[in-house]
Amino acid sequence: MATRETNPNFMNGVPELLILRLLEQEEMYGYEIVQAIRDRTDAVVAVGEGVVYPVLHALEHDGALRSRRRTVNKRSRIYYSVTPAGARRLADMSETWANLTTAIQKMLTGEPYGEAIL
Amino acid sequence: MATRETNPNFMNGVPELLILRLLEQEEMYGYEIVQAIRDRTDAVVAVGEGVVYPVLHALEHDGALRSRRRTVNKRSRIYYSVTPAGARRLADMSETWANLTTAIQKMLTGEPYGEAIL
DNA sequence: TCGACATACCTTGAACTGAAAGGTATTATG
DNA sequence: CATAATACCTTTCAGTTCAAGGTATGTCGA
Repeated sequence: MATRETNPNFMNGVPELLILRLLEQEEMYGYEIVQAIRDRTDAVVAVGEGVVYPVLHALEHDGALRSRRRTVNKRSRIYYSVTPAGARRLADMSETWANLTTAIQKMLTGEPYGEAIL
Repeated sequence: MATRETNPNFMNGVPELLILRLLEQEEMYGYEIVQAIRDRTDAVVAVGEGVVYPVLHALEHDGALRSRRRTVNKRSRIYYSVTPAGARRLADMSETWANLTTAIQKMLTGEPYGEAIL
């Protein structure tokens, strides 16, 4: 892996960020996550299952999540929760996200460059 | 174009957003834009020329930008500025961006779901 | 003067996301 | 009994972006 000259691929990984955040608060399963994201953002953000499941698998493979199968209401579900490594990963991503949005926000709302504060 | 079920491809188009914003404030040329973004975000955001030039061409093709060639300091440059259509496009993208980041921010900082305010 | 660096334009290739659509199976509901 | 909802999953495709390159001119120091 070469050092990156520019960005950590911009806003990529937003689904991962949101998933980690949800699971940090509460054990959840894939299907539930899809709806949770849709509900809690008033459908402003909506990721499909085709996005969520691969992310869950990848995060578990990386040791950021652990899973256990449970049957609730006669439904077999795979519940995921965050490991310590996952918590660190979430903290890192949150910070990156904050830096990025702050920088962009400044460009969007700021005065034209070079204007001194009088 | 089918109606989109989920998102307008998440955070894609951030370079476009920043470029439109810069050009709305001030006529600029490609090479200058690359450095302006890097400078004004303290290198938090850095897009390469390989990103900027294609975006400029596409935006001009769409009528969101117009260009003129000028020679300044013996340097031949292509200056871009925003058209009315480009201004509308910027306004739309800014709003989308605001909605998205607001929703995500709420998920990142908010309390676990369902918690009533007592 | 000559080489290196900065300016300024541009394109191509590979890599990576994420969106969409599909596929399976079980359970509830009308 | 058929349909919808739940719940898991994969594959394919399109779109961005990154990195790396390529051209040409101007400037500046050794």
